[in-house]
Amino acid sequence: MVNKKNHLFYSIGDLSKSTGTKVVTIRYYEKIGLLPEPPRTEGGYRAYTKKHQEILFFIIRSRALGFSLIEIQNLLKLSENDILLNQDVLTITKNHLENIRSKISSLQKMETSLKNLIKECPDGKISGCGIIDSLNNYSDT
Amino acid sequence: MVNKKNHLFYSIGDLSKSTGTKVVTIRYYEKIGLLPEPPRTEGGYRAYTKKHQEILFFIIRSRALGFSLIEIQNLLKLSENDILLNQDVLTITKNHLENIRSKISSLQKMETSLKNLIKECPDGKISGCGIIDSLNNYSDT
DNA sequence: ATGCACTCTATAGTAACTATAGGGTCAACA
DNA sequence: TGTTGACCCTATAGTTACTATAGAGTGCAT
Ligand SMILES: [Zn+2]
Ligand SMILES: [Zn+2]
Ligand SMILES: [Zn+2]
Ligand SMILES: [Zn+2]
Repeated sequence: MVNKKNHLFYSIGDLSKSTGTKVVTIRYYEKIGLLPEPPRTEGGYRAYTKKHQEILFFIIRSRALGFSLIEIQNLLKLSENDILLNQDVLTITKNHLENIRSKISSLQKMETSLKNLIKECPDGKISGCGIIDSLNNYSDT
Repeated sequence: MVNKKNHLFYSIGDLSKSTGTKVVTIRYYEKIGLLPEPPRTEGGYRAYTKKHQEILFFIIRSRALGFSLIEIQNLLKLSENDILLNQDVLTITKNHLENIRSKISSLQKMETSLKNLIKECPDGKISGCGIIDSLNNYSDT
């Protein structure tokens, strides 16, 4: 994609392919203000630059670490005024790590309970199901 | 709460208090067909029975194990025709356990990455932040 | 000139709730 | 008997991070 000034641009489809992000998702990121609005071609098509691609990669890497879109927005802002705000990046990251850890711990409790539940429902059992009994809190297993 | 036939009923507020479920959530469960519609008083108030309370407890226990509302709906159906469908309860539970396990494993990967990232951003660091650098994929740390 | 891939906007749906507005009900108390 | 206050009602919109769809326009190649 090339515009009238002979500069190189990416169409939304190009950006989608080069980053592995769906076209609709890219538009969604723009809509919520995460990805800056690109210039448009005469026909109204989005014309992205290398900078947009970099921001999108930043978003993708952050998502892979489980950051929410709001957290990512803050990280992006902080990454622009890089001095003085360093500490806030650390705070966001530490808080986020704590969230992840508490999710892990609650999922691990579920895992343990489910494992025990499954033991009480061996294959081929015909009458009263131990799983259902447990969910009903009938303690006659 | 007592109705005209002198039977004991629970108001939605009673049910809420006795189960720890918010009033709006109880109405929501009814709306999506998870909790059966209760009879109403003359004034149009919901009048719940012991049976409703039991179903709500079933839902609460299932939620604590991470089951989705759709899974719970299936478990509730299966718990009614208890014969022959036992196997399906087991399948639902096993599949659910696998989901939980894959969530745990992806969260653990995030945890590890975040821990490493935090190491590269010691408190008080002034210039370029290691976390932001990593998200930008600048491998000059 | 016509086809085809691509793009555009706007709207609604997903999961499991929560929040709000604008109103009715009911028991008790003066 | 009137009124207060706690409770209840419905309907609608908001939350998160997308995905899906409809209906229409763009741009390149044959
Ligand atoms: Zn977070
Ligand atoms: Zn069983
Ligand atoms: Zn599940
Ligand atoms: Zn840092």
